[in-house]
Amino acid sequence: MKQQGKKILIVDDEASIREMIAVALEMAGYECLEASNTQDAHSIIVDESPEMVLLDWMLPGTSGLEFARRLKRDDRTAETPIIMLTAKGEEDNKILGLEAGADDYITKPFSPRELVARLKAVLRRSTPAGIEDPITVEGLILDPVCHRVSANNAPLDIGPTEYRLLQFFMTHQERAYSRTQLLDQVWGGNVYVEERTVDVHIRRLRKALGSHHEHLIQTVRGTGYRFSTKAS
Amino acid sequence: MKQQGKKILIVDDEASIREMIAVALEMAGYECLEASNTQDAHSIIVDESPEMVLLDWMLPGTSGLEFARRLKRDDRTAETPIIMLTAKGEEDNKILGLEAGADDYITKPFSPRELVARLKAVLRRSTPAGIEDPITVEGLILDPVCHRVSANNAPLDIGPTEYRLLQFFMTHQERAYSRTQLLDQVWGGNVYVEERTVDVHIRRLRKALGSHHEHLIQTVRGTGYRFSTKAS
DNA sequence: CGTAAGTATGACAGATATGTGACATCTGCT
DNA sequence: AGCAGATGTCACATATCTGTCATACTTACG
Repeated sequence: MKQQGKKILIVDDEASIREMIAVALEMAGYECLEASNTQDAHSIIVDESPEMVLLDWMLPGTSGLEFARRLKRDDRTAETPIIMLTAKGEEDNKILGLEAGADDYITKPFSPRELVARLKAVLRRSTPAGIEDPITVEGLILDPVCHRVSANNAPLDIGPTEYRLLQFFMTHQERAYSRTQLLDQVWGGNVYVEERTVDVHIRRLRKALGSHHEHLIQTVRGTGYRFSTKAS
Repeated sequence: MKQQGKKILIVDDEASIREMIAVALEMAGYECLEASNTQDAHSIIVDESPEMVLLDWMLPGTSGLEFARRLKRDDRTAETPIIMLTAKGEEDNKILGLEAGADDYITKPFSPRELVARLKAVLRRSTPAGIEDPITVEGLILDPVCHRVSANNAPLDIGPTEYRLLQFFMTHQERAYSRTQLLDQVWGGNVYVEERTVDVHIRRLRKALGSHHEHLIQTVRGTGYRFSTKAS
């Protein structure tokens, strides 16, 4: 059986651009869906469940930015990765795009190769195979489904970033990671943030874990941090 | 010990711009090299092997684009990452730049922070860390992945320099090294440090290893030290 | 033996790395 | 507009590491 290409939805109001992208993706083995406005896009996403949405920044009516936010708020569509397409000069908005829930952004004009490369990268990151089971370490439970953390049956008050950080650590125990690696893995590759920011979030995470579990987050001096059940 | 800054070559025909960039990078801990034309740039790249080239798009004589292509064709220089500096309005050429082999591009004017951030991102991508396996000797385990040393399953408290020293010894067993060689290998070639300093760190390492394993570090009188399982 | 060169060791002050609290900004919500 | 939660940065406090000395040992050798 021929491998079923993954479905990619292209949302752009210019038909020529949609077509160009569609051709590039189809050559790379993907199946393309197209929408010229957010209404169509929304119903396609709900009906067809594409693996990914390529979303133009500028759209008539609801802007791409706003649409992305909306998608992330809706449970039915929140899991679908989004790559924002921004035109030149709008680049400063990339941060907005990422914070709105986009998983990556790409600036027009772009080469087909670049598009496909990023698309693959995002798909790779966001294909959660079996990451659905809760992880437990010394009474500390992280439940990816409920998106909650609890210690000894008591829910923990933990922020989004701390949650992702903890999830990363709990799924990559024992190994030491540099601040840079953590930024790549937890914050996402294309976010430019000071390395020391990691320290602050480590601190917040430790605080949230409380004296009972903070020892799990170990400092590896001169290198970074590590999640380990063994004493350091 | 201050980390040795990575060398960055700045290629731009305007001295003022080079200077501005150099200041920004040096504040971020990089060492800067400068060239105003592609000829100088080429010899610097070959001679100094900088970790990265910041290449202006517009250059007298050979254009930055052409130069980038040339670098990628030469085995000696093909591995060096390139960030293209393009002026506003030249952005449409981004595709050409990327296809010519540039690893990223940045549009002037840009903030120092943005430059440093992208530079780090590119360096990160292009410096893949090798995977290493743990080394075990008589119950002494050094695990590069966890960045941890343990003796008989008990973690050892060991400082960064001692760690590097031990790692070097465990990957180069049975052979005697002079203090100078150790300084080169463990401290990194171009540091100005007393030879006696090696003695002190050897001492610290032995202490950390404890009576159980300190015999592995042997003194070779008149020469230096050796890591060996055999008695001396 | 005695001496000189080679090493080991403990102490230190300066240099680095990390921990922490505070703050300005931004977003989403009311 | 106003509030509450999150985030990224700073500046300052701590903690830990590093390179050098001065001094005590060891060893080789006349």
